[in-house]
Amino acid sequence: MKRRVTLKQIAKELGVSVSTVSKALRNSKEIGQETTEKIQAFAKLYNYKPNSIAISLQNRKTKNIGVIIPEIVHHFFTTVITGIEKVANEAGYNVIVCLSDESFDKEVINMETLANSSIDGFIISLSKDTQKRRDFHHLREVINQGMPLVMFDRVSDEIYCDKVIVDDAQGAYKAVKYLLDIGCKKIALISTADYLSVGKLRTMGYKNALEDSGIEYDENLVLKIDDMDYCQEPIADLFQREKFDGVLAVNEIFAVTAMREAIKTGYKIPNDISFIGFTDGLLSKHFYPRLTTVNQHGFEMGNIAARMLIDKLEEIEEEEHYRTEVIKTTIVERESTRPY
Amino acid sequence: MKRRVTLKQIAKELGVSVSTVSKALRNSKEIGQETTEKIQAFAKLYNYKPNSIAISLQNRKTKNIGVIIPEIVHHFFTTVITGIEKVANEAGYNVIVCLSDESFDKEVINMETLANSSIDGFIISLSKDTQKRRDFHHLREVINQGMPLVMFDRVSDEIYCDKVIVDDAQGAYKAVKYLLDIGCKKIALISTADYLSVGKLRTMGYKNALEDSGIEYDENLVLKIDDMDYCQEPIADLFQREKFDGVLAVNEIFAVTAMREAIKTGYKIPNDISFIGFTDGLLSKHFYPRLTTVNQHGFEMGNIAARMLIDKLEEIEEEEHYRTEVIKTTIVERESTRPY
DNA sequence: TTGAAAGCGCTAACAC
DNA sequence: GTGTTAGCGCTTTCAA
Repeated sequence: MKRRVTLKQIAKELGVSVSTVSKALRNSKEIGQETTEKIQAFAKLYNYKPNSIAISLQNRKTKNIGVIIPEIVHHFFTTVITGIEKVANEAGYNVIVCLSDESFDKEVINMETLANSSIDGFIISLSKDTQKRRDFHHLREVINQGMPLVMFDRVSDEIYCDKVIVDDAQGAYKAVKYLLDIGCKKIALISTADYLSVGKLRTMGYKNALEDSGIEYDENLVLKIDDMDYCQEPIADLFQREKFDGVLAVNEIFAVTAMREAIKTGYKIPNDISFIGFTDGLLSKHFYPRLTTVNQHGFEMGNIAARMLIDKLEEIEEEEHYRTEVIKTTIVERESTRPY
Repeated sequence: MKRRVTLKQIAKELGVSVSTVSKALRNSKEIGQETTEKIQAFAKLYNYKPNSIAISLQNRKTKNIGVIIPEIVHHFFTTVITGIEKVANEAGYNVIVCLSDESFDKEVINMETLANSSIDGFIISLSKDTQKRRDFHHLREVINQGMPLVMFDRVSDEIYCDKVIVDDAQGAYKAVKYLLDIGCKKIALISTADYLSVGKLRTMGYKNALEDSGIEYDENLVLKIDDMDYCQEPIADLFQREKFDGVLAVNEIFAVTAMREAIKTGYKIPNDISFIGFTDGLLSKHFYPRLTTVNQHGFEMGNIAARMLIDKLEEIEEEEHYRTEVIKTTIVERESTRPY
């Protein structure tokens, strides 16, 4: 086992000073050609690699980006991370991922740890817990310290920073319109609790679309589910209780669970009933029938979020100027709405 | 925007020396109580947080763990990451995730960047490309430099280090036995290319189980698919070509694609034909019918991998002693093999 | 053309 | 008890 060589060691071996080595390795024209060559050859031989910690300390930049998300076992978030990684790596940044596990406390702890000079900036999507409490002091704090922060998807109006979101309301609106267009008359909505920004916005889109089409909003057709792991029962119950011929679900799990109930109930999809879900993940692509979805373009979101952050870090974008980028959702048509 | 305070600033403000502040903040009994209190109060007021970069430089530890995986949009890998995060965070480590994107070159680049003092140790699962080329010089290099490395799932015999794997062969063996037990007579295998350690091992398990049960291995019932995104055609073809009443698939996508073909062909699942897949992800849990799977316990794998690495880092485990932990797969029975 | 010295923020051995 | 000094690995004046 050979330890990494340092500038100092090279300098000693070669009988020159540390600063000479440092300069030579970076091709400074201050240093004579002969010396430069000698030093570079030696460095190569011993496989010299600059210590990035020392460099970070020196110029107070880490070239690390901190990403805090609620969970990673979730197709949408992983596509966003993939998008962040791509842009970040291309710009020479590493990505440190922390999971808040939907908990406010963990979110705060993660932010604090990372903020202590582990990273240059944050990309974050709020935990459910944080959205419920509406306590954003930890975000304010890092912003105050001059650390750039970009929020995506689960954002808050109360914080001024760059944001990337999808047009959740519009997306839901388009989905409902689409269902109406293909002939649905009664459309159910399976959503999450309202304190989640996305749940609320999508519900709004649903309502607006109905209204604009002169259809009365019927509370009985709307389900608000809090716990993802416990959705089958309320959904089955909905099918017992009501008759409808279209379903909009705010995620693919709800959508697929509903399709299962529909099939069990004896409906033919999409002939008797059509389905659209948010989150264009594996389930949507592979379920039978495949699910028509509102694609949130997670990869692009990640790209943009990373781009925004890096622009701030490298001062391409001025500090006090905040943008909110809204990504257009698109509908991916599949078997759950289109005869196949 | 207020910059973070440093020890130096506190020292200056309070008219004491830096080392006094440093000691006082860490409750050294060398420092008088009065001074200590004064300093701590001041630090608290100005929200002093030690600069972790400086500390890293000082003790040549970063408290970061580097994780390199082929992709993140993959249920198995995300569960492993979740497992790693948990153990790592509890031990005060951050996790830096890098994606190799199944490419050898990216894997090498990622390793090199991280190895330049960004992290204390690696957890890695090899890219397909690396397994195909059998070029492991980058792994050897970091090990040589004294950086601990733990491999999981996609490992190589040629490298000496700690490893966490599942009993892939055994898992496949058990799955086939299970299918035979519930009455299957002809079992097809849908696998990946053989250069992937897991594909090979699972195929081996399949063969052994048949052999031990006195059933002849029939090449025509075995599919080797290289490209995940292009599996429907060969699978459909298999259903055209052959008759069988059981299927073992090495991942849930293949399994689910096969179920779709079976249903289209008019089979009833599980009455006419039964299915088992590896990877116990969302698809398995939510498909209709739900898929019986060989669970690889990704979360536990992550836990163990992180534990192993940290034990090495904190010298709880001696340097030159390498373990290979084999995790037992378990079969999760669901609707695809059991009448419901 | 080269090198000495200071400094990034912190810790620790050793003086006072 | 408190301070001085050196040093982690590197960059960057500034002097020689």
